[in-house]
Amino acid sequence: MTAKSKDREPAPALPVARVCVDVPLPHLDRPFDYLVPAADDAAAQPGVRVKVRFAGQMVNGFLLERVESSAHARLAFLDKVVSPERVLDPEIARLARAVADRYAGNLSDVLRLAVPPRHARVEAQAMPAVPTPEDDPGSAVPAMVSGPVMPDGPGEAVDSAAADEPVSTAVPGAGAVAAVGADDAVSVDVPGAVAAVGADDAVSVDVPGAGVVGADDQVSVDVPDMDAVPAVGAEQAGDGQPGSGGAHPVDAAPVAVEPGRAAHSADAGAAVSSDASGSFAPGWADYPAGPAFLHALADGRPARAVWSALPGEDWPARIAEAAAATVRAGKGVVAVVADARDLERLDRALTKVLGDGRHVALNAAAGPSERYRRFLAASRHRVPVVVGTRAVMFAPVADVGLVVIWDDGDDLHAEPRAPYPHAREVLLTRAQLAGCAALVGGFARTGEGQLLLETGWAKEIVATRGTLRARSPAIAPTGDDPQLARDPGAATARLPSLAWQAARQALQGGAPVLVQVPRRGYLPSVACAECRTPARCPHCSGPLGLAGARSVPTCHWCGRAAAAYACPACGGRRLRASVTGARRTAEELGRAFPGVPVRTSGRDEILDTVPGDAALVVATPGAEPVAEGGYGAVLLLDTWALLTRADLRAAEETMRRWLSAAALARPAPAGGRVVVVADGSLAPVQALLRWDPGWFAARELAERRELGFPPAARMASLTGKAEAVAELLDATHLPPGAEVLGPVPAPDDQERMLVRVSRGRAAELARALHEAAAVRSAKKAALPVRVQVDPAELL
DNA sequence: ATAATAACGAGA
DNA sequence: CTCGTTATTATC
Repeated sequence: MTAKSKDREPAPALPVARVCVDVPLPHLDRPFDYLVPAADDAAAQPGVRVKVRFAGQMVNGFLLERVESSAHARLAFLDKVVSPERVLDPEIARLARAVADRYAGNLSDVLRLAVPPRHARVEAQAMPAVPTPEDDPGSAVPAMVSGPVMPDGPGEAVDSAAADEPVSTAVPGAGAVAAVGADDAVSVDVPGAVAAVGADDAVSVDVPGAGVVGADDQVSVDVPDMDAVPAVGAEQAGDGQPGSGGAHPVDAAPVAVEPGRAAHSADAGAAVSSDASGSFAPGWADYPAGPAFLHALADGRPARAVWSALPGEDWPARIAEAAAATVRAGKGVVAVVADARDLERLDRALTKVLGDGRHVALNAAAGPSERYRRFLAASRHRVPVVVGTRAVMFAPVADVGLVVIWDDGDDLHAEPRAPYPHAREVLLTRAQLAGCAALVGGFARTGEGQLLLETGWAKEIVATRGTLRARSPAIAPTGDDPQLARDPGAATARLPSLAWQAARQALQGGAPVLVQVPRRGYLPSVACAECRTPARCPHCSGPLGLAGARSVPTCHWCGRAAAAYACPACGGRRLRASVTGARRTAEELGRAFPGVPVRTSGRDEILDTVPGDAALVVATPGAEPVAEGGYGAVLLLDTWALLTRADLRAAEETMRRWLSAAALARPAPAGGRVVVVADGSLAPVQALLRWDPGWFAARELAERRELGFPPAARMASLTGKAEAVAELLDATHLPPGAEVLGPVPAPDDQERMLVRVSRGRAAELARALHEAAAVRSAKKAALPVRVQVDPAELL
């Protein structure tokens, strides 16, 4: 078996394999060449896992491509092909490289995120092990293929080989979106001839607007967040990046979301087809640009949209319809949601719209074998639609036609493992590279979403004011109202009277009431138990907080203890927590509304749905159950705890949580009300009252532009021991105009520095940081420094 | 981790 | 100048 190198013969054709080895060192972040033993010629296809001897030890790796020769003189043989399963799709290999570049990370790190660990038994069970000609990405046209599409279901699905036979003729590559189909040109007739990973130049030629996707051009690959595109009235187009300006898809690609009609000229009778798409997805007709978008998807055109969902919107159904339209065009879909609950809803909606076996849902909850099984179902092109939590952003599908992210403001979309990519950015990069459609949806809109609109990369899908009026609940603010203490019912439940009335009315009408309270321990501050005046520090007027149940109140700002606190308003000496956990709120509310069932949904126990009967539902943000028929009232409590957080995104996050909760209320005509306990003059409150996430996002983005914060600028954070961070910064060729901020103390005796550049310099910065990290890791003394581009936590 | 290679220094 | 030993550096 283990024949000596000398005894082995290299494969006759394309004897060199370029391999990405699984080592996390930045200076080794490039392909290494190995000889393919003749015996492994058939199995050693691009995308397979291999084992190689690297620096004296055996390491895993991915075979990226087969080539004729190597610049390197003496090559070692591949030790073995782990499995002929081609788990790394060429499209994903390109995407992973782009993501690594964007985030100053290693390809191997990204591949660890992109390809789940192998599970040999699953691989063997589910399929013939040897790749057949049908596996050629060029001829696998799964979406429209009739015949059995085998779900690798929970049971021991044994697939017949017949399931793989393509029934229809090869369509991909037709039309503008030829990025993936470009592989056809080098089809697998010649074993090993698939040069897809290196084939960038060939691809970029035919694809309108994809000229920007040149392989080694770092800057252009980073386009999806439009570093090279001028924001409206702001930064100028990519400094010194010839070719990226005019060739940008914004100019070239048909973004078919013109309100009320399909924008593409190829679209004869746009009005008619609009109606047609409206009829297969009537829900989208509530948005003027909706039918055109769906129509574009059904035509396989790369429309890109930022969608502000209407309150009460059945968003899983809308996404399912968009997916179905894309499948109708013979293309694949990748959709990412934040958590398991959202995934379950989307999963159900897709089953309803597409039927069984046309999609897989993937999340971390499934064990490794189930996860790999479903990954294989996608990878083997058994299903055209893959949905899941953030890991599926890298899921392979045949000829991807649409990527979707729902609620992109949710922090769960940020990957916590190096190089910390964000699902939205990954998916947009993917849409860019593949030339496919993209849908960024949510009740709220992020600064990033707004930027996509302002740069023209995507078009807006929003309802008219009229539709909004008909669908929105009645929303009113109420300050911390002085009447409070005099309202006997409210006082016990610390509800302002307006909130109390709204709840009572809804309950009397037999409708459920949602009460949103911040998570426990969020910012436990205290107030006077008598008059509710917030307890403030006698020295600096900062907010007092209670660390433990029976501890001394301590100032959040100056840290001084206030043992002998007396309320300046009423002289009271007793304090109480002014931010209470969901459970305690539930108990208090139960007392205020005797006889009404109270249910809680939070961290430990999350409810998916509640029946449409009178009940109080107390939930923490993100855990709000959907009520059958909608809530009669939604109360947003203790809002200052959200609004006063020091986080850069505090206001945006607050807005997102409010909109998500308020969206679960009935429309005003059906009696739905929302009461937000906050000052009506605050911008997020204003935006909520008018249900105008777009206005708020524009305002937020303008502010960040002014302050030089992301996404208006690009930031990177460097965390580690002071000397290590300094060393890294020293080795970095910072782009012109880069600002270095800090240091800020970080946990474990470390510190953190921030580097800021304009968006036009973002790619340059990432490259510089990666190179500097490579220099450091090459002379291995290096204490670790964590490099994060777009860090989730800023300030 | 380890193998190739550069650098170095002692002795002919 | 050569050989043997040790530091360095690249890792196919």
